[in-house]
Amino acid sequence: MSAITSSRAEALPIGQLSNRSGVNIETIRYYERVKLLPAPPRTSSGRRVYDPTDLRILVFIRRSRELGFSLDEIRALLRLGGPEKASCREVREIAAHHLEDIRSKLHDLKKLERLLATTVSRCSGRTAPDCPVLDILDIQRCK
Amino acid sequence: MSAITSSRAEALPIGQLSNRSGVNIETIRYYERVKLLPAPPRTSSGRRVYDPTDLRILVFIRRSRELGFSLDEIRALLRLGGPEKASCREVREIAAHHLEDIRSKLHDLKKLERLLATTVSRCSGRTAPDCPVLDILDIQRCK
DNA sequence: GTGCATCCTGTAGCGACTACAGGATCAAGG
DNA sequence: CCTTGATCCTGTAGTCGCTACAGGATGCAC
Repeated sequence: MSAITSSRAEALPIGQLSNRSGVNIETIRYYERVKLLPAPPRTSSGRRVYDPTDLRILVFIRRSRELGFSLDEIRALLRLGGPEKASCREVREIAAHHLEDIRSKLHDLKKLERLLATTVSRCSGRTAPDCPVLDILDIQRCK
Repeated sequence: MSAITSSRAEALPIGQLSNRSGVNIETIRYYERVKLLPAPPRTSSGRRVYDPTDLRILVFIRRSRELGFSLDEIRALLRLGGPEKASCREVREIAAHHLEDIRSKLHDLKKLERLLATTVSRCSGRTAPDCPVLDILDIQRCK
């Protein structure tokens, strides 16, 4: 709290950064290793020192991951949102492409859900003469 | 085609097994390593020799994978479908549990799809004052 | 000064493959 | 008989996105 050591009032050690961002410490170091996060300055003893900008970036990364973006996509988004003030169009392209991926996964999962749901429901679990689950997988009868 | 060497008319080398099952050769060897597939007998020179039962098992595995079962789940299903003639109930339990996983993934993906879709649609991609995609991720404006 | 929390590096593990390298064997044609 | 090319073998390492150690060095409070 000393007003004298004012030069960097908002410095964060990695544990603080982890708490506030909701990203695991090991994961933060991993992000640094794979160059998703810039390597921060260090104290004389070698500890990482972060600032609020790092926190914002990390939260951005976390949210992007929750939305299912890959680290590569996030790297691209970070570049686009960065100082080179790239075009909104490119951001939109990445997001739209990702949306298509999601939709196709959604489609597959739905088909799968229907198939499994009807099959499981046909399976009484008791004394059925044959098991519909193994049946759709075509291997052999239960019991 | 000789009727004399009749003892094993339906023997398959790994390449044939791969072709007919639609499972990559390397993956077949991997399945053997992780004990999903029994280790087959070998020729005198060490080449694997499969039979039609292996083909059926492999097709079963492939279909199960397409339905999103993990290798562990498949291992369990194979045990249940095996010679110990286990209960249909257990099969149903595995499948039902897997169905719940699918449904929760489905739910998450749907939410995500809605969020991304509306966001992307709000992004003209041209001269928008700020980019809604980066906006929901809350980092900074485009352009 | 003593303990405990926090931090460091480096390595290995997960799941489910895939991709080599570097060599052996097979079957067919000349 | 010999060569060619396809197929096969083992073993290791890479992929993605972390996570989990081991084994040690600091920092800070009492």
